[in-house]
Amino acid sequence: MVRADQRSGKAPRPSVWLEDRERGGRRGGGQPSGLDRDRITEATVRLLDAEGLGKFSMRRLAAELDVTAMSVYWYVDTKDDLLELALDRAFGELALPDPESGADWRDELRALAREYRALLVRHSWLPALVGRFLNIGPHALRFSGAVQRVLGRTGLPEHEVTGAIAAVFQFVYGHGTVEGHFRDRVASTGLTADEYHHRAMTEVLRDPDASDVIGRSARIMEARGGDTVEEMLERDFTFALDLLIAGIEAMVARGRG
Amino acid sequence: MVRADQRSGKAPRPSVWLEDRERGGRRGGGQPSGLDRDRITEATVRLLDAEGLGKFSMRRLAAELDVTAMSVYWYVDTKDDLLELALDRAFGELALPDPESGADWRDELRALAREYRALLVRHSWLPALVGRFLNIGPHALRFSGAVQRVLGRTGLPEHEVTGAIAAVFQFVYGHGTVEGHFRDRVASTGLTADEYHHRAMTEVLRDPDASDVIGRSARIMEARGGDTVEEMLERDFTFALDLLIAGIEAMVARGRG
DNA sequence: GAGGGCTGTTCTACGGTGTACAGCATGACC
DNA sequence: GGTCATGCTGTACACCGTAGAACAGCCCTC
Repeated sequence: MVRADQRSGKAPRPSVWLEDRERGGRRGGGQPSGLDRDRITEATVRLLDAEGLGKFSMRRLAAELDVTAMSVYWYVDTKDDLLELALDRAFGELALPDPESGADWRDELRALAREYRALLVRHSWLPALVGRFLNIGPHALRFSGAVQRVLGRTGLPEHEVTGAIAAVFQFVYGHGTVEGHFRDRVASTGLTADEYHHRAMTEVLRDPDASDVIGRSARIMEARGGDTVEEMLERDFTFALDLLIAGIEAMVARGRG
Repeated sequence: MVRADQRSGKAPRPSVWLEDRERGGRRGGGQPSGLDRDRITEATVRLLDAEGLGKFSMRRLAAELDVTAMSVYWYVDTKDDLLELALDRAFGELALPDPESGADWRDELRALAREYRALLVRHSWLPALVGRFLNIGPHALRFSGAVQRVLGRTGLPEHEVTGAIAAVFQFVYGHGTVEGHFRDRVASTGLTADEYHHRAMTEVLRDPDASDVIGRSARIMEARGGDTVEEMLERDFTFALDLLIAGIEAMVARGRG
């Protein structure tokens, strides 16, 4: 494995993904610890899930692996690189549709969107990393490929497919981001989602400028007839997905018309 | 102003927005420095724009204000509170439509979406904060109000409006996030956007798993006939917005049908 | 005009962070 | 058996957010 300190000068640091991944078998080493990239990345994801991005540190990770802080740096150049690995590992959890299935693109799109949303909510540190890194690891690329294949079957001309992808998955990203964030907050207070939501509402209400916004929200909540917050999130997501699919269909029809 | 240390015990820390904002005039002080929340927040935004969220620190900010690090803490309880203030200040830059205008909702929606996108790209530290905080400052609420009013004129039943808002503005958020991130990266390398894009592509290409994804992308790029990256971003955004509007119209029609 | 109290500032210090660098044990090779 | 790369440890540096105490200056009351 090519180490950072062995690389020439200040040349642009290659992406984590381009490093020599061959290990060539163990040929030395002091106190063996059974470390490797996979174990490290796995522990990273586990810690991120348990304690969040804010509390994650190299020292904390090293403790988890029963190792000195600097040991990890043998396998990973920087903390950011490690986070990039963790990011891609999470994308590896996504269930992708069979490329040959030939099912209706609507169903597969819905499934992919739900998978992605669930992933973002499950790993609520993920949105921050998606925003921070380029996200071009192998699993992320496989995901992109699957998305492209599904959207490619809509009937949209190819040059419009990327726009449609953006519309759908940037929406899912945004939704998953705030939903995950909301759930974290809820969990950290020990309240139920509804209690928390109620409190946040009444807090905001004290701002006189906010009254119309909240009045509207309150009306909407009422019109929904006592939905829980969970149900509200779910319905909004479903509705938005339907809206997006309807939008794609409309654009396809427009192209034909 | 009620200070943190004057508050009772460990009671849940109230949001920044609920603090007493009255100053009651200057009634003492050692070496006066002319500090106040507004000057602090302004400097924060300026520093964030110039050096990014990662390099922003209380010490750096204090230096900018010609003051000790701890001075700032008289006006702000924590760094997070300060970031929340900066976040809302940025939302204050958004130009909102006249509530009485009665223009076509499509035009106003497009305008709002473009405003928001530009804001996210202009302040590329913003997406991270949007994801991190609840974003219920006065400016953010005014923005929400404007969005609600515009979407309220689509003809969608009220309980569907929130879903539509989510679809549109979570998309804009996602798009703005990656676009801002992309532009930052480009700026930090000193390359043009196209050069950078080309490099990233060829780098990814070295991953054999990626070939189909990239092949597809390359085909799409070619089909667009030599667009610059800038044009591509612009077209995708415009197309997605049209798609979303078409989707809303379709859902309205579906409701009537 | 003297004194007390509040306000805004500074100084110091603590426990954390990412990571550079040097050293050292170990096993594989010639 | 010597050499050498490998994998790990220990130490150290510069920086971070912020708690706490000290203190300077102004206002208010007497």
